[in-house]
Formats: sequence, C-alpha cells, structure tokens
Amino acid sequence: MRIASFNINGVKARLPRLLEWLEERRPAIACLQEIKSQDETFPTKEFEAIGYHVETHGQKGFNGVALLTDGEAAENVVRGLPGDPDDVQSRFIEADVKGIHIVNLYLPNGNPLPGPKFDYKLAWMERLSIRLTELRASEKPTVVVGDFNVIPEDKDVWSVAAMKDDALMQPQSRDAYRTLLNDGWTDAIDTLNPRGGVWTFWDYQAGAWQRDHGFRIDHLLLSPECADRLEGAGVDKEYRGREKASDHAPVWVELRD
DNA sequence: ATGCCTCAATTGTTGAGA
Repeated sequence: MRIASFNINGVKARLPRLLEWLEERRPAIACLQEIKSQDETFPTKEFEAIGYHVETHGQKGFNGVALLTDGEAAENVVRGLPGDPDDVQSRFIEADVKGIHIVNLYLPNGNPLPGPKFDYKLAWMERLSIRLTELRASEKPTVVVGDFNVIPEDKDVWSVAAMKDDALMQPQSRDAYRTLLNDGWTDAIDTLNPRGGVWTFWDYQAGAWQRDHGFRIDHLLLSPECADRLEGAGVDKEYRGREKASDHAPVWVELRD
C-alpha cells in the first residue's frame, strides 16, 4: 500500500498537475498540504471523478490540508491539532483508513526568527509531540506525514551555510523533531537513505531547481507496527520539473500488505 | 542585499511561503 504526501502550494493552481500525479502514481492515501482553499470551494468533484474520496481542513487564502483516499472513505476524521483553542490555522487532519491511522500535517515555517512566528512553530511542535505520544501509546498502526518544515540534519540540505539562519534548521527545530522521533517513529526516507542528499523542496527563486539547491522537509514517519512493513520510500522528483509545478515534490512510502 | 518566484485575495498591491 502506497501512502504519499505532497505540499501542492495551491490546489486550484495545481489541479491538472495533481490529477495527473494521482492517476500516474495512484497512492492509496494522498495527503495534501497548502491547499490554500476553503472547504466549500475545494475541487472535490474532480478528485471523486477519478475515484478518490476527499476530506479537507481548509481556510481562506493559505495553509490547509486534505486527505484523498482511493476507493473508500476515511473514518473518524478529526480536524485540528489539540492543545490551543486560540489556534485558527488549518494545519492538521487525522483519520482511520485502510487499517491505518493517518496523520497529515503542515507544520509552521517559523521564519523570521526570533519572533512570534518562530515561537508559534516551537509551541506547535510541543503540541504535536503530545498528540504523537498518545498515538504511539495506542499501538495502532500509524503513519504521520506532511510538510514538517524541519531539515533534520546537515546531510539533508544542499548548503548548510546558505540556510544556517533559517527556522527550518535551527537547533530548537531540530531538537523538537528529534524528540518526536525518539518516541519510536521511523523516518522512512532517512532510514532508506542514511547518507542523506535527498531533497523534497526546491525554491522557485534563484534557479534553485536547475542548480539542485534543495532540502528535505517533507517526512513520512512510521509507528513500529508500520515500520515492520516498510518496503520502500522515495521522492517523485520528476514532478518538480514539470510545467506549473509546486515547489515541493511528492514523497511516498510503500508498506507491505 | 532579505530580493530573486509563485499563489491567493483582488484588479494594484500585499502577505505568505522557505
């Protein structure tokens, strides 16, 4: 079973590219981030027409996540990360589908720093840690995917010097990500590519794609129940080079049935 | 140097992204 995550940078701007990717790669579960759409205006019918059920958690203008499931609807859908009733940003959705508990998240970027955006990022990661610990304790097969906006280690970025002041690779961001993993999650792409050099994002600016100036911030975390089934994981890099591409490429993990 | 590009909300320009 293939589970994929794709920061699409606007569902309406990306719709032809997105339908093309779904039909070519046919993930059983596709988790989208940065849909930049409200729930009411999400192009649900277009996805249903090619056999996907749709659950969204959107808002006006930016952010927003969606869960697309091939052939069957997700159950027990919960929207929003617990822990802060004042947080109005749509960045988190979880559900049960195909015997898996799936978590789809869009973690705050955190730039510029220091400042309220970086504080929000770190607070969000603390809330996430609490929720993921609960899910680990449940011992249900769980997969946590999304745009984490964290470059885990120096091997995950084309230039440490160029990015050293960025929120994505501050020690606090990395420590918080490491804390999450230490609870027993397996970073699927890292496990299969221990030497690094795998990118999931290339900036639109300064010819980053052409120069392969990228980094790895989209992650797929497996609970032990799922890590035992890990068959493969990777990046659908070619989609970053197509017309009207997102600045992220899709990432995927294949689990044995 | 804090832009270089892209998207959304709007229709000229700003905020956000990473």
